[in-house]
Amino acid sequence: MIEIPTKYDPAQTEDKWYRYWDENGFFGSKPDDREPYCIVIPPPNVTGVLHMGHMLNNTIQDVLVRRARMLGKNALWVPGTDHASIATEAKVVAKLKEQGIEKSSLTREEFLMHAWEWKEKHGGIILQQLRKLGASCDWTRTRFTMDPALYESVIKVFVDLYNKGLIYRGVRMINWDPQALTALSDEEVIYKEVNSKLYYVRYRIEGSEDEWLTIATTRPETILGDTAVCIHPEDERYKHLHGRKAIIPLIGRVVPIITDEYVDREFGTGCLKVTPAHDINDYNLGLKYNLEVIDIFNDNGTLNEKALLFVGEDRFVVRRKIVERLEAEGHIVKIEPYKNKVGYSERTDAVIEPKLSTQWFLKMKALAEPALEVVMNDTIKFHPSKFKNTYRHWMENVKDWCISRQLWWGHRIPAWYLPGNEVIVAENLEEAYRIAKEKYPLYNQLSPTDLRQDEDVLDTWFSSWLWPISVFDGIRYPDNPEIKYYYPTDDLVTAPEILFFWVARMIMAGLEYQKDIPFRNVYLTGIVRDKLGRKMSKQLGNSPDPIELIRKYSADGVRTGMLFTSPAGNDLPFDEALCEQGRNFANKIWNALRLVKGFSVDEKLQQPASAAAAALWFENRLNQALEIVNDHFNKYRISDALMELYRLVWEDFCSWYLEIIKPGFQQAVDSVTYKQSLAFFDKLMRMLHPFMPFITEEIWQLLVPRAEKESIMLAPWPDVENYSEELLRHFDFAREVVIQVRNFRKEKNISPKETLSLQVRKQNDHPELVSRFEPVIIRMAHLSQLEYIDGVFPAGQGFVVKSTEFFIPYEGKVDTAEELSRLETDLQYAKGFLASVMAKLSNERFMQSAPAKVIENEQKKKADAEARIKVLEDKIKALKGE
RNA sequence: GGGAUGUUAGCUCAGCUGGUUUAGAGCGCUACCUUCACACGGUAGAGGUCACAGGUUCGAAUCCUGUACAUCCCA
Repeated sequence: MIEIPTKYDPAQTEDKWYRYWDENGFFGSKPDDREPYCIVIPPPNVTGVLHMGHMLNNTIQDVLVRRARMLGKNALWVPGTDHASIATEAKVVAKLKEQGIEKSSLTREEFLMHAWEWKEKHGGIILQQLRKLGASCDWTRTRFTMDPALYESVIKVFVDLYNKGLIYRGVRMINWDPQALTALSDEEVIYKEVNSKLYYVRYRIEGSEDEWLTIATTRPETILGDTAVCIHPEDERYKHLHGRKAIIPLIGRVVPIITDEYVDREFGTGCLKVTPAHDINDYNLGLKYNLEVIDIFNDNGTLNEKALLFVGEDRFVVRRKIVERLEAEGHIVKIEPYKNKVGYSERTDAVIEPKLSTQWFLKMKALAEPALEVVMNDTIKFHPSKFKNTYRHWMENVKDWCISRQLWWGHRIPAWYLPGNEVIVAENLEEAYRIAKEKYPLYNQLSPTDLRQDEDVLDTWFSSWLWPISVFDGIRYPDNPEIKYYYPTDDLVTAPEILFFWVARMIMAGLEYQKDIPFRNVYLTGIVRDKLGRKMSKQLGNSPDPIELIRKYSADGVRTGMLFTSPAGNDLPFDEALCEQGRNFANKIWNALRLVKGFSVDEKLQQPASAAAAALWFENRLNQALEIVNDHFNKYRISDALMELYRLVWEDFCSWYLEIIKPGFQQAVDSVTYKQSLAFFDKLMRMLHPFMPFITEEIWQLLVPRAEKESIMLAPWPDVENYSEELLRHFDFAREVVIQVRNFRKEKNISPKETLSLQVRKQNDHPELVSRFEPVIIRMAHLSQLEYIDGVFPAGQGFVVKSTEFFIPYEGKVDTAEELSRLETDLQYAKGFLASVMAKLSNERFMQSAPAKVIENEQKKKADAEARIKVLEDKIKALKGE
């Protein structure tokens, strides 16, 4: 017997074991003969701090990787961060501004120096925080998307795709973020419904004094860029306008009135103002009708000289001012409140401006086809599979990917321009220069300094789509031993929000560059929400600080709390009460340990029959639970696996097994029971370890003396041994009997200390149901004796389990009415049940078409019900004195 | 507007290819209990016509159709 502290101290314990694991290199993995198991972390922003989404996501990854390790696989979890070009650049710009430095005053090189300095100082905090959570990452392999090897990989891939003709440069309508001053991909734009206004503005028809047409718009400031008005060709209201021209208010520009079926006659007035430079649909009309394109905005969202009016003023200021001016000049017909969807930048929350611009694009169609195929045929499995539909929908409608960003922080596009603006794409300047000389012999005087590199960088996703390959340097060295061993990785755990941003593109890159899928399973977590169902976000301030939570409830507590109610793909309505539940669970386990390790063992004692029976039962129950848990894991039902273990430990082990075997006050336990209990404890801790790594290690180390460098982390996951369902059913029967006796005590207000005598009516049925766990019943119901009686029981003070009648001889008031009412209720239920069974059995078509097994089962149900009904009826008769 | 998914106890969810007792779990709730591992606890209990309406079937929470509502994705 050793002294176990009365209180478990998670903070100290968790730090202690994390250091122990880390220092002993238990997280590390190198290729060997074993089967590999690999997860690459979805790289968080290098600027990021741990939030609840990360907690959920990384807890799941750790559970999976720890179990794989215990299953004997060579398990590797690769950590790292991405450079998050927009977010990081924004942070660095803000930081410099605080110091009074404008980005525009710096050269690219100077700015990047500041950025790297910032990254080294503040970057990667999140990786430190993950250690607090218990993450068993191989930290020696920490990668960053801008590490030299990964940087070079991105450049190589760009050049390769360009040479394959998949990357091109083109003028397109792109999503412009006027605050970050960069283009965004479609996926980085968030559409929100906003309350805005629909302005009805009238334009005079050219060549008339008082003939007008009225358009409706939510963006009156773009009137200054209008180059046409469009009506539906079959709209009777406007047939007279065909072939005429309209005059733009305020600036007097004369524009054609065109007709196109694109116009929705129901919307507004049926007249559409056309601004090809500032709306994607208008742009398409512009292409079709060869309209002039007038771009009236500067990059920062102010108006330029092409607008003619309000030059230099912000678009939203102009919106207000132009309405005033239009009003004053009699052009406003009416203004209606209107709800519409407006695009916002995911990063800066600025209103997106559709803008024509020259950008780099990646053709997606050819890459998407095989990537769709491997998901649809389950080569890559999605958990839950409902996301296959969403995936297919996107992949079948995929659009080219805008991969350039007008930023400095990131992978600079490896394209060089010659004096005549010819483009050369190459891995470096020397190579570009060589190609230039070869391809354009006209430039015979060309020197390397004449080549001007593209100023832009690549979208961050253009580096993270290579992540499962580039962390093993598989782009540069496609056959290196590491990539051959670990690739394809096994499980990817991420959020559905980035299914297209990232998951789809990794699959494309994997198939293109490794000719193989990047992972076999994709586990999609839900979104962590607050109690009101809102997404947790910094802006709302509704997200608890994960580190604070860990301090309060322990890492084990928070981990289990996150998993208690988070089936794959379901949002998690987070509540601190969940972490509290996790903490309570840890407390329960700790106290169970204190009980067992607190036993004094007497070698001379025989094992009591009740303890032997309990051990036999628990052994069976544990194996059943283990089988269920394994099944849940195989189906990626992590939450269910945890819940099964939670009940196994709390209900079966603590409330039943330990209560049965625990010796009386100040008595010793026999050595067989003691050893069995330690063995059960050991198995339970191993099964729980992936979920609660810290407390399970602490307990495992306390159970028996361990050698140095031993750890539960490296202990094997238990094997399922045979168990008997029949035996488990027999125990359930005994448990029911005990519960009935306890219930009786409660009703009669009998102290648990007072022993009772219990009689079983022998001829009812199955006396072996009682006899098998008889010692358990005697002990747990606190009986003085258990007798098997022939004949009819006296009225009252009994209960019926299945169809076995029990009687408790007890001096005291018998509440006949109460007893009767309960029996009547039971009888009614049993009769109703029998009726439903009989409905089937008396149905000829059922008897003909149902499988034999089903009929057999129904007959058994009938027999059971009839037996029970008979017993209940007899009892009722006796009670009524009939 | 198009598409996807869902609607089961107060809350969060299981219930896989229709038949394992006329539906299960955890939390919460109610009553009693400071008993010797644990009040971060124990014991017992209450609580659901499986959104609604049709249909298929011997049999539907489970399959089909429609309706309502909710969420998400796309435009």
